[in-house]
Amino acid sequence: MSDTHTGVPSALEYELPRPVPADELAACPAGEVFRRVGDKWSVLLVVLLGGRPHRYNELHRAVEGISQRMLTRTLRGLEIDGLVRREVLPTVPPSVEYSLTPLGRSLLVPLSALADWAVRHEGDIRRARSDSTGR
Amino acid sequence: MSDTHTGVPSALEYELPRPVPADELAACPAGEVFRRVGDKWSVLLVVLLGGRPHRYNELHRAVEGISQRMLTRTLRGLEIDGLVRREVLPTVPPSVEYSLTPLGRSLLVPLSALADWAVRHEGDIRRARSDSTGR
DNA sequence: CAGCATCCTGATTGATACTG
DNA sequence: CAGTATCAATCAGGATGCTG
Repeated sequence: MSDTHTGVPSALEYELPRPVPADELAACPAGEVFRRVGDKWSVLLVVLLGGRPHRYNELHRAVEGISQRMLTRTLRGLEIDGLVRREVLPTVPPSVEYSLTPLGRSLLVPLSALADWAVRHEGDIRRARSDSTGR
Repeated sequence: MSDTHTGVPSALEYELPRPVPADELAACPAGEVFRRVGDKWSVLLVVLLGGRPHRYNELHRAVEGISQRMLTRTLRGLEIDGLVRREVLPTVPPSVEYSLTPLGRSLLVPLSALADWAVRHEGDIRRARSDSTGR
């Protein structure tokens, strides 16, 4: 890790963990992720599974508001992306347990930071909104 | 409340900055934010404006791929949420400069963390995807 | 230059019904 | 219990054309 990065002047009032690869972001890599983060269900499920593994209907009940279709779809997507692991338990009534993969757990970190920001600045946003409401 | 799950905080794997308020998240506060983050344009514009203030067509050129409609819409949304500031400069050909508000700049931090994660784990996701390609 | 209005398309989502 | 299948509605988003 070289210390001296690009000659970016310290014109930033807030410090950025990284210069933020705007190009990269525009390209695609982060785009995919932000897509996932975009839909409420994915984030919610990751967070939920971050606490504990859940079974299908357990998730259905926990979220309550999501349709089976979306629950399945979202879980599939997360599974495909390697964020969630799906394990079928050999019980008489079939049970399926969903859990976070290490990759999924690692996502939980920046996700938490964002969620934290959201909670912390919820008031600011609402105020800003009502300030220009009804126009 | 401390870490209530698996007893031993296995910091060996991944540590969570916060237990992540699943309830809060499900409620709405964060939901709004994740909505914003969801659409690629918002994030991209925030990142772009995070580097420097830009004028309308400047953004249009920078992003290049966004339609005027979406550019305007997204900027409006960000402005309403108090993340972006719109300043009309009294020039002969009207110029409008968009910049990040302090709130917007603060969002840049967790956003960068997420973008960083995305870039870092891009390969993992791609691998996971091609591994279970639904061909 | 900056921005709005209109039309149109495809992806996303929800409700419902059915199955192993 | 854990899904899949289908239909209809919604909506993000793009293209185009027109103002101040």
